[in-house]
Amino acid sequence: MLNTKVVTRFAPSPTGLLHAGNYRTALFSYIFSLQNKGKFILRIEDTDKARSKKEYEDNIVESLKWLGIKYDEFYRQSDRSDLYASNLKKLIDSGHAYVSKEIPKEVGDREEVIRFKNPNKKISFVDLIRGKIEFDTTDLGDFIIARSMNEPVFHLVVVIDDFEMGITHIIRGEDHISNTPRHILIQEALGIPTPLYAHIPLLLAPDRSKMSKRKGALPITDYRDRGYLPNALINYMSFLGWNPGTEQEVMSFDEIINQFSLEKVQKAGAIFNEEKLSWFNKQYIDKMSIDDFVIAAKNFIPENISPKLLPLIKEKISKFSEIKPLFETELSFINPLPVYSFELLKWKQEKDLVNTKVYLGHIVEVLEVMTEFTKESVKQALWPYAEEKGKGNILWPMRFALSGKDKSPDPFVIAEILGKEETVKRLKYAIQNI
RNA sequence: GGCCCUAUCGUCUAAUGGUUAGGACAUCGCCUUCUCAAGGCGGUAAUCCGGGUUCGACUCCCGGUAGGGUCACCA
Repeated sequence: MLNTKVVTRFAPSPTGLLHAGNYRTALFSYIFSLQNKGKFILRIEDTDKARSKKEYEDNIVESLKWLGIKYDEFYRQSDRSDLYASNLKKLIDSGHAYVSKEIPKEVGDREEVIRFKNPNKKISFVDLIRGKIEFDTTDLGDFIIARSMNEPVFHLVVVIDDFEMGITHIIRGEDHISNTPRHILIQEALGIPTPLYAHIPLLLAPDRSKMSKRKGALPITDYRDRGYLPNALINYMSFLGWNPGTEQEVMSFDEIINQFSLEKVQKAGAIFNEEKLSWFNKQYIDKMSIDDFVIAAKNFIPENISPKLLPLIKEKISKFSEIKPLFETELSFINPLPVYSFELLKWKQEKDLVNTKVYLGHIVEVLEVMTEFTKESVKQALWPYAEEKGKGNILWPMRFALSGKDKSPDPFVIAEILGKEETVKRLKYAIQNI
């Protein structure tokens, strides 16, 4: 057994859009398999025919792809009915399960189901994260393992598949702890080995309850659509419930794989904090080249904008969804000049606009005779004057006249992007109205 | 309610018997700065409670308390 290759799996049911909690679990399994040069399997648990939908399965595949989580094998439980039926028959034949007459309680309930004959014994297993956990299965009763011979339910199929697929480490959410004794009971009845279990803590909603759509949890593809980088999300999710014990937090995926260990996984649940995710995302944006930034953000950057705006955008935002609002605020100078109060052209240390008008006049004189019009050349041409008169006295009114806003990039950058003609025009407009 | 799991700043966490209980996000202040952001520096802020064990407990044990999970013909 010591040389057995590690095999882990992610086994979601396609009954809804999965959130960060689900993918964090998948991520830990994936990291563990990579670290051990093992195999990672995606298994779609669609035994609930009524609730499973292809679109949800598609979303799972799409989400994993976006996150960069690659699986070596793919299975769908609805393709494996024969396997379950034969095992179910085996359990009935050996007396470990039986057909039970029922009184239907809800619409869709059968009059006959297959129940597992509970031996009512104590079960214990060693959880890789929590240590020894004990249960008395008497509390469980004879639980249902199939609605009919062709309709097995979760407890049965999960055990059969994990065995058939050679899963060595079942890394799943804490909400499955109390299912584990049932699974071990079935394994014993089938005469198959018990894999290793690691129950990782849940991701929590801000009120510390289980994450759910109702509690505002977002499908993972929403993070893509809101302009987060998959690497940043992976980095952040890795650090929810785990950390390497050093003070480094921004880590490449390779570093994470290298340093990950189940022993260092937290036992308590963690709240998903989007502010910190946002910070991680900014770290990753800062590290990107402009070219990579443009590629990654191409769906968020308006078409036909000046390439000169790109560095300004990149340094301002922490996620791509912040790009669009930028054009209403800091970058609004690229639009036609808004109506603004000319009183605002006055730097806070000035009494009135008398000096301001003189300053702006001088700026125009200097700029009008320039031939090369770049942010460097404009700055070079005006800087001595700004230092002589006071930088605020010169730069504030110039910047305000060019942008019509109290917040914007510096006036030299704006001048270059606007071009000489428009720059001079806006400055003259201010002068005329003082 | 039964069973199970858990408990360090608001949040994510470090410290596996000896630290002024460390870091990050957030927050507050200062610096830098024409503005905003970024950046730099600094501050506020935590061991759930009560008993043990020990020379010494965040750390080990017991008991409370609190929170969570689970008790489906869902997974």
